[in-house]
Amino acid sequence: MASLPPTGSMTSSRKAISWPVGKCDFLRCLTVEAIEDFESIAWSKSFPVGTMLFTEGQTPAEVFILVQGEVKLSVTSVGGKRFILRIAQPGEILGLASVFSGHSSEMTAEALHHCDVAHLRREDFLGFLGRYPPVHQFAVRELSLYYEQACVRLRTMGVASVVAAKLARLLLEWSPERNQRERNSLIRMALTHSEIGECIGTSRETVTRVLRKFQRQAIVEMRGSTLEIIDRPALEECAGVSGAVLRSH
Amino acid sequence: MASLPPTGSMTSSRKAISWPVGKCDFLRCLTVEAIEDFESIAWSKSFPVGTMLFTEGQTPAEVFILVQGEVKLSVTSVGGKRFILRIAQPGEILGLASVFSGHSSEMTAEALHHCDVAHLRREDFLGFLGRYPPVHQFAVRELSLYYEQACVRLRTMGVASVVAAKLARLLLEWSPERNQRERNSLIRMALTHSEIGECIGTSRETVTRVLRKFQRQAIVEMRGSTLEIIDRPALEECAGVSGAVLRSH
DNA sequence: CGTTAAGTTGAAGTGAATCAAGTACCGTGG
DNA sequence: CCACGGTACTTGATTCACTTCAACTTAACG
Repeated sequence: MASLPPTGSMTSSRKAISWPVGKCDFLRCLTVEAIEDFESIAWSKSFPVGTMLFTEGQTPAEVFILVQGEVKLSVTSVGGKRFILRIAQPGEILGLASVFSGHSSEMTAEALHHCDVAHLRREDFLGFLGRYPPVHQFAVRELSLYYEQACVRLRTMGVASVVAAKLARLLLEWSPERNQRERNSLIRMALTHSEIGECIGTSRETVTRVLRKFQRQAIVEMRGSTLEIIDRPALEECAGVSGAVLRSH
Repeated sequence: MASLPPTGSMTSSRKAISWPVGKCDFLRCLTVEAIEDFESIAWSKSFPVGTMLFTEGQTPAEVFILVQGEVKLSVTSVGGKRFILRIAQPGEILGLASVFSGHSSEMTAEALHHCDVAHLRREDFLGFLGRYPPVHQFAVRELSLYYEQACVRLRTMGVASVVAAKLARLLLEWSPERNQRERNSLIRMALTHSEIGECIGTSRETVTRVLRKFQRQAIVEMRGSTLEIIDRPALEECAGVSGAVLRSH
């Protein structure tokens, strides 16, 4: 794994950007030739925890490719109330919709951990996509996945009337794909209760109460910052709108 | 304006598909050459009110381009509860995300009025897009707009705690772009109160109550199936947003 | 080791769902 | 022409889930 440029955090460097390709699907889909081309137009950058990569309102003519770390994508209303749209994972392209639509992204991106990103200007990225059709195809596919995920979130927010159902859906969404068939699955909770509340539009206290209830019902178990799903069928029952489980205290 | 094929509703015809291009942005962006190509791979179809173009669960290997009429895109949960994602307008490409992602669309499309559509197989559409880069660009741009709209809807569902705010945002979203600067603007309500409720995840009765409240406060006026926004600033006040976000698209 | 942020729990108030009982408005057929 | 049935809309009463406020415990961190 190549090290990051020695310029330190919050600084840019044009040359020598050999990122750790590991978990980044975007970099993985590039040919050697494409990588070289990409490195000539992209900057490497590191952000410490809590940094805003971009905020809503500003018109970012840039694209960020998340190489390492997680980024919280959220929107804010005038009342200061925040809503978390998605937690971007390594490999995701931040500002992708803006690249294609030409609009400003109208969301805020905040580093959840220390993050390594590649960033480049919108026109450069579009030109790059034009030169490598497979990469363009990858980007379009990514966009369609973001859209589909947004629809799933919308379904959760719209169909689930009670908070327990929304939270259950969120946990199921977060539980790793590969563990779906197993009875238990671990979730690393990078978010605070307050932030979980902002994912499903509820208050900090209610998140606590519902999580406690799930724990008392032996549906989940919480140890430190990890949450284990003990009884997946019961959680799926909660996620549905049957209400039978929800009514029992 | 060319007439529709004489085969009648609910039937397909391969030849002579000269659609009314009028309100359909997709057809408008095609060159004469592209139109000819398109007509060789697409079918014309008409659907009466209430027809399901496709339902969730089934894997549609097809794409629909909405030429005329409106289509209700919704998802359903196990409890029979429905949530309306979007009302597709003429020019929209139904199943676009599935085309690019390869997944099944997981939503239901129902004709709100009598609809004219062009439909074609996924592979044929992808091939067509490959032959006409400007059209491909148009399609990708459309997808990014759908994504941005989904994010706006998510924001509405997430940050607005009270129903009045959600409904206010929905009405502002529906009010025509060209009337934004005018004080009043008319909205043709194609949906029942029950369906409006399904757009914002609330009950039929509550929609009635909130609309009545808006009317009593002289914010809106309802005459038959049209709704007029009398006091836009007040409605934006209810929405709890400057309105700048809703204007974007 | 003290300060701050995060989590927990109880009590009170409220907005909306639900249930119930209407009214208004169609298109249909007698 | 009006009775008819169906659907949409309206309104009130009750119940309940969640928010809010407040006090408190626990964990994190320099």
